[in-house]
Amino acid sequence: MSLDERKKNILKAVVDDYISTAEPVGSKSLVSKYHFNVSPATVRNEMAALEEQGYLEQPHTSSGRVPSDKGYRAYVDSLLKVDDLTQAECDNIRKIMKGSIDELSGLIRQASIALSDKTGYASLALSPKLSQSHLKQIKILMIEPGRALVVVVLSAGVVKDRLVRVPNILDASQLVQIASALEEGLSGMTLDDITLVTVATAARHAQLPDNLLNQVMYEAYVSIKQADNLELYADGAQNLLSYPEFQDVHKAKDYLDILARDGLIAGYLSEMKDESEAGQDMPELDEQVIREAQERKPLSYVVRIGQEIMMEELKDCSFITTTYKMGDIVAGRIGVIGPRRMAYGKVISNISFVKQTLNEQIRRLASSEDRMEATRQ
Amino acid sequence: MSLDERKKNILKAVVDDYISTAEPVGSKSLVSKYHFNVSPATVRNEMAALEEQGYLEQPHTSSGRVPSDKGYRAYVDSLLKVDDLTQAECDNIRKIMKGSIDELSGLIRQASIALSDKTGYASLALSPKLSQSHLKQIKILMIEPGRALVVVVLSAGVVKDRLVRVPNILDASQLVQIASALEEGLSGMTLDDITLVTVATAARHAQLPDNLLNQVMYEAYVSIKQADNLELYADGAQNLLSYPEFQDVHKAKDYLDILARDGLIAGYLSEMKDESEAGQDMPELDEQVIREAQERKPLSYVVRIGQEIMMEELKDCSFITTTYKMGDIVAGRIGVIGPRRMAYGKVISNISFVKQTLNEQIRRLASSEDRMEATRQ
DNA sequence: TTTAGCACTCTAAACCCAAGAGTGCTAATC
DNA sequence: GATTAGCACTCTTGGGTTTAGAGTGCTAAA
Repeated sequence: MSLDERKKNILKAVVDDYISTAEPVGSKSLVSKYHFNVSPATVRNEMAALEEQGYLEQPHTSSGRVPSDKGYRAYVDSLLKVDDLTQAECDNIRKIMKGSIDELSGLIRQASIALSDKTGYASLALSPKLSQSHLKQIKILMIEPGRALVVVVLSAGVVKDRLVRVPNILDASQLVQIASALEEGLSGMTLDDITLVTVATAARHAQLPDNLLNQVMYEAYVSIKQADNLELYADGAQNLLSYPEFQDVHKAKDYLDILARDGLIAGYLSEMKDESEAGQDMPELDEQVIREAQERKPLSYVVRIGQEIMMEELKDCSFITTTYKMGDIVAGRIGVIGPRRMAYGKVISNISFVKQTLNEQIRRLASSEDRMEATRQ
Repeated sequence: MSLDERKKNILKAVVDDYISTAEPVGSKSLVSKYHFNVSPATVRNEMAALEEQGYLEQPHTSSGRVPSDKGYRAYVDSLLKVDDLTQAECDNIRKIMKGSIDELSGLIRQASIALSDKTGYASLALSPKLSQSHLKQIKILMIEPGRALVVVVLSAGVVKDRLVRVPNILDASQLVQIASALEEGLSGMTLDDITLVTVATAARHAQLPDNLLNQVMYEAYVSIKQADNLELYADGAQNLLSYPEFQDVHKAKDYLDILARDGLIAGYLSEMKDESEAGQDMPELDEQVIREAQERKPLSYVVRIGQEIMMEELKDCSFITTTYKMGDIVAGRIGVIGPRRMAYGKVISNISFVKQTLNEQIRRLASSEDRMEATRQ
């Protein structure tokens, strides 16, 4: 089950052609467009063999061939040559992403916009997972009697806040007292490790009657936990309606409906294994293809093709994602979703550059933070 | 150019029928479905007259009739009977909107979701316009050297905040000093009245060297101004793809593209005149129709039909919006956008109830606030 | 192993046709 | 004078047929 050089060339040509035309590709047009030095009949035989091995499919008996999931997989893993972006393209992306320089969610938002803009497909971006960040500060600011603002500062330099109700009789200084007790007892812990019990224990040092403490303590707990809520940014979902695979409105609607379910997509993204998986899960690929894939520099992105996405409504789509970092830990994911016959090379080079730019910006955002951390250790 | 009783009945029947079937309606099917006591021929004559007067249109010479913008307009203004929601429907909406009780943007978000859910169309909701609210408090919280959180509290009980950079050498107490100077100088002013000059004047009382002050002062100014940023929430845009008028994918894409332009839509919504306009702008409507419209209880919603929306891409849509209040002032808008042949009655009753529920929730949210205001005056 | 040749398949577009729903008009009727 | 039955006419829609064209698989020769 191995692919010789000619089969590879043919497979690549078929995928390239189908990506650009969306029409099943036949042997004759293939030789004329890509000037192979063989006759259509030979190509025909090779294509029949590729179909036999599962790389190509025939929509109906007497039509040209179309790549299968497996065909795209081989294309992406070993046939595709990813070019770097031109200087102009890089500058353009940097320009789009230059906007809100002071806020993390703004950066992520812009990364998503840049991706959908530059690729012409749909983009997704997930806010960072903060469950492993540790709490650095917690402040409670009196807004008016009965209402307060809980501000949670995390190690990654992220600040979250939330408006809460507190007992009317508490005054500002009591709130400050509670906040310092909580900060004292909780700072340094990761969000995951903070529980209602640890919060309660910390709060007890505030030396206030339980009945006053309880409500504030609970609200603080919720505020802390809520700091880890995942947010999903999506842009350009409607872009895919331009492509022939979505000419059927019902299909388009199913697809849009799925993408509108933020929670579902956020969950899917957040549960993806990280990039090391690329190249695995494909026992049927021949050894040479795998070896070649491994010889390249390690992939920094994950590609899911068609059925690999495991969602019926997206079976005609492909999905390319990568991660971004905060400090040294993988924080969140950005990605592009497009038709299965998407321009993989273009998307990969764009997503790689956006990832890189986003990482830089996050580093800069947290730079004062980093300096502090460095001096402390 | 007046409509007698029979013409009205026929017009209403045509609109009702077209709304439910999306098929041009003919004289014969009309008499059989709505048992008029006249023959199809008579109805035919009346329909010809209605077409003559511009209430109906014929897609092609030998087909049934379809309502024109003017036809829908007359239907909405004087023929439509809006029923209240059933108890169950009310309960259901309340349930959807019960979620985030502590935060304004959450309430608005949920109102939008409730609307698209209940109507099956697309919904829009605009965050409140706060330019007439006055500033009550401004706090600056030190996060770490060089970074601070500016918290702005407005009269309406709204709290906004923003992370900013400040000179590294400023310590927490200096920031507090600046904040109190600003609060002293600015509280009670409306957002609209606050300018860079007023902020600078206020800041000068902080008794700190100008070079330190300037950056903080500027960031505070931006934070205050930014509190008035309009946010748009939209849900269910893809719902419209279910309807036959959007079977053409290109049309669907144009429509989705427009809705994806948040800024455009937010601008459009925020510039709408308030509800008093309903019933105007229709010089061609006969006097009786107008008189009847005026006899009803004043409309609390605005309907824009087809071309009235003034956006080419939405010419096959209609738009129903209403406002919600914070305290006594009109604050923002919520609305539903659907096909021109939308179920106007159903949408109006739903939007009215959502408006009412939202107003109640906002009142409750600000209740502690209100109490304070009341005692002060 | 490659390829020319050929019969075969299948789609998509073009075309025609008939059915059906609806219209407008006229003349008869209430 | 308003209503309606009757009728000829229009236009869309759906089904069926036909044809051109692109592509295939197979065989036999190079």
